Amino acid sequence: MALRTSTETRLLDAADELFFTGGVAATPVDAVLARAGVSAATLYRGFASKEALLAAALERRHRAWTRTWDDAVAQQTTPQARLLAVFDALETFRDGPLGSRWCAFLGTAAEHASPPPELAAALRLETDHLRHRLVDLAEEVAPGRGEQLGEQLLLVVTGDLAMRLRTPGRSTDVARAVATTLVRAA
Amino acid sequence: MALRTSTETRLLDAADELFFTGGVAATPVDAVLARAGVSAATLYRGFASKEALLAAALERRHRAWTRTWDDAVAQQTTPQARLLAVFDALETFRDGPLGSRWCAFLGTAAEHASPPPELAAALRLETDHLRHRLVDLAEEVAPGRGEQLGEQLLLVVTGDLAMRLRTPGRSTDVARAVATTLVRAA
DNA sequence: TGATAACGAAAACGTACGTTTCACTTTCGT
DNA sequence: ACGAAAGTGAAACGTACGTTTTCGTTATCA
Repeated sequence: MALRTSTETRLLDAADELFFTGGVAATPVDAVLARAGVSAATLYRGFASKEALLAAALERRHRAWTRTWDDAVAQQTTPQARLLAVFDALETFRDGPLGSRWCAFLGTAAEHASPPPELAAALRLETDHLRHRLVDLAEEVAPGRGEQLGEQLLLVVTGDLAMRLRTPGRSTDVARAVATTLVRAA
Repeated sequence: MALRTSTETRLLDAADELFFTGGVAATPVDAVLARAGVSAATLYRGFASKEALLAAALERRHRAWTRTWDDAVAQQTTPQARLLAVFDALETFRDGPLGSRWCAFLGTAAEHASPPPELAAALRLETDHLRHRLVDLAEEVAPGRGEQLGEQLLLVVTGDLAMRLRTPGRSTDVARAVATTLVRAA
């Protein structure tokens, strides 16, 4: 009744890559199966549906992103550098094994006008996590203005992600410059 | 071989509303037909395919947005106000008859990993138009730095649009504040 | 090694969707 | 008023997709 860790990993790898570069609706389950080298029977023994597989891929992504971000923050010493480390993490994550076309969570939100509760929860979790951590880091930079500065940086980060739809392959330089100006002004 | 203007309008209205709030792939052609009060035979006499209907809806949207933006700019007198008028236009457009969930062009880009040429052209046109106009307006504010400031504002505008996926129903206040800081720093 | 659980291959099912066709009716210009 | 153009309604087609089922095969571990 359970999946072997290797097959589960292969399934999540395939789902992640295909869903978040080609779009969920545009990716047939068969494509995921072919890429994972797994039979349909096995997939549906481990996951209730395509949507459940998507939710699992999102959760794994959330954990991986959190780790990447934590590491990037930990490498910095000053409050400013720790705040701006989001952009380091953004690039590291983009070039890593889970680097997708833009943002898996925004992409999922874009595909579902009113997402099923399982997905809605994952999306809310990701946004809240992003916002909460940015506000905390911003509070260290500009005490009393953390809320405001953090919300601004959330917009910048989101903007950088969405800009990948306009000009693929871009760097985070513009976002970094904007963030630096905002930090300096606060 | 041609469509009456009233039926074409009804089709484009329905397509616009349903495609850009529910997603293109998630919206069956039948839903568009039902909303428009038009038969399938009529739709396919006027448009080659669902995708062609989407392209037509995007083109009409581009024209409407351009008009809205032009009007908002024309209402301002100082270079700074004319540059920041994008956000007035963003709100006006959002509350207007073509106000969608976030951005029709980004949404279409998100749904197609490698869009058919007809769509790719529309998306490139929209981005280029946005960038080019922002750079021009920014050049009036900060001569010699228009390219840089315009690109930054493009990120802010895109971020504001994408943030609608995270927290629906938000205002442009944060984006406006970020933009103001950027203008002041330039 | 042998029992148990996981997996593969392939077929089948039901359904939803984009698109076409056909026979008939309405609208519009002259 | 009349003929052409445009629209309707419903049915049908082909296909693609998510999911289930069956059965024979392989891996895992006590």
